[in-house]
Amino acid sequence: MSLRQRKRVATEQAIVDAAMTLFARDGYAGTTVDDIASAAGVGRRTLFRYFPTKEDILLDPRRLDRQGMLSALRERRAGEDDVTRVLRVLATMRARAFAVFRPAHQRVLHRLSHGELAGRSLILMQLARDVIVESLVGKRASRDERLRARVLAMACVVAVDAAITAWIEAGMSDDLEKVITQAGRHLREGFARSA
Amino acid sequence: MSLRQRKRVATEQAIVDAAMTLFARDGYAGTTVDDIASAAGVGRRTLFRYFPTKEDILLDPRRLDRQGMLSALRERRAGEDDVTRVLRVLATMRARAFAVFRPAHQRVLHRLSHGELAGRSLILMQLARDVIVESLVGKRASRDERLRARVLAMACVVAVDAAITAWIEAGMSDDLEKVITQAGRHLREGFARSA
DNA sequence: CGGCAAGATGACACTAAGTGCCATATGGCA
DNA sequence: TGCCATATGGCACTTAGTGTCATCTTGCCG
Repeated sequence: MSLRQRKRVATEQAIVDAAMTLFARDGYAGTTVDDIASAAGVGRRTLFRYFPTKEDILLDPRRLDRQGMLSALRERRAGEDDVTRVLRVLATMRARAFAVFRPAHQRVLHRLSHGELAGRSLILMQLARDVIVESLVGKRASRDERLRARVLAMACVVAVDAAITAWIEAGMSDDLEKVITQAGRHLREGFARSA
Repeated sequence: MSLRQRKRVATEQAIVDAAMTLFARDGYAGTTVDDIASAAGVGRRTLFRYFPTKEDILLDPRRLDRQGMLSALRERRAGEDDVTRVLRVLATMRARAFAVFRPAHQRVLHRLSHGELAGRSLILMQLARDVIVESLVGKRASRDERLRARVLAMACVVAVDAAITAWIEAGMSDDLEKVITQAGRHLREGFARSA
């Protein structure tokens, strides 16, 4: 890795850390981009070259690893149906996205993701949905196949999100994987009634 | 209705119409709030008293009729299970929300809702979800009941949205109700596998 | 009818996010 | 070393959104 690249990574991390620290102390709206820039030791203009918007510092769509997700979706495990596989991939994806932040900032991340940045975080879910749809039906598919894939994919995405929310509200002490499995079970049992 | 109230309604409608006309011609980002205000014949400051943000002109959370939704959710029909009932209520709710706009603007509304205003429109879906959750489990419920209700409610909401998207992409010529029913079927059959 | 109080309006100034432009600085490489 | 590509930061600009205040309109009551 060249010096330039290392510097880029360091600067990016400095911005993220500075932002999260300030968000934790003063809230999202209470922190200006100028505050973040000077705390991170860069110019305001430079910050906007790293992150096109203030929201992106927390929730950057570029952090969604499309290729990684697709290949994870490709590996099928024994006795694992579509829904379980999708839930598993989503779980690891969310865990990885979480890991970008220091543990001290993860609560802040979640609080803001479901507060002032809810819109942005829902857009990220849509991106995840699109990757799943692509993996399920490919690019060429009938309208009805597309509809089916979209519905199922998005249902899984929101189920995982609901599970994570429930897990955090319960103090992050339970086993997250269990909660996600439980959400999947609700999906199946709730819709199984009159299939 | 007093003169004041009538004026308020007329002004609000003038703003919405002016905005949609401009959005249709110049796009959302290409239209400034000042443009809208002068096209509607009001001051910029007044516009912001009617709509707290530019986004609200298109997608106003106040247009979600919580009480109406709750009472519609309360009326159970013969042979109708939970999922069908929720889908039915969502369908009429979305139709009503659509009807706020002149037919000429409805395509614009949908295009923007799934483009630049996707975040906002997803937040409105969350609001609908919350109403459904409240109707399903009431205010007091165990964590797991809440999780179940959230998962099912949001799955229905996104299913309806996917159905509407599919319907519009197909040229709005099909029967929307049929497409929504079809999305519901996908939900049931997709998750029925290994319940 | 006259006049007052509440509410609506618009002007002005201000903050903050985001962008274009340009001069300068710095790393990569011959 | 010296050159080129890229990174940086400063500056000015646009636009969304807010606080404040003077002015105007509506509703109402004597």
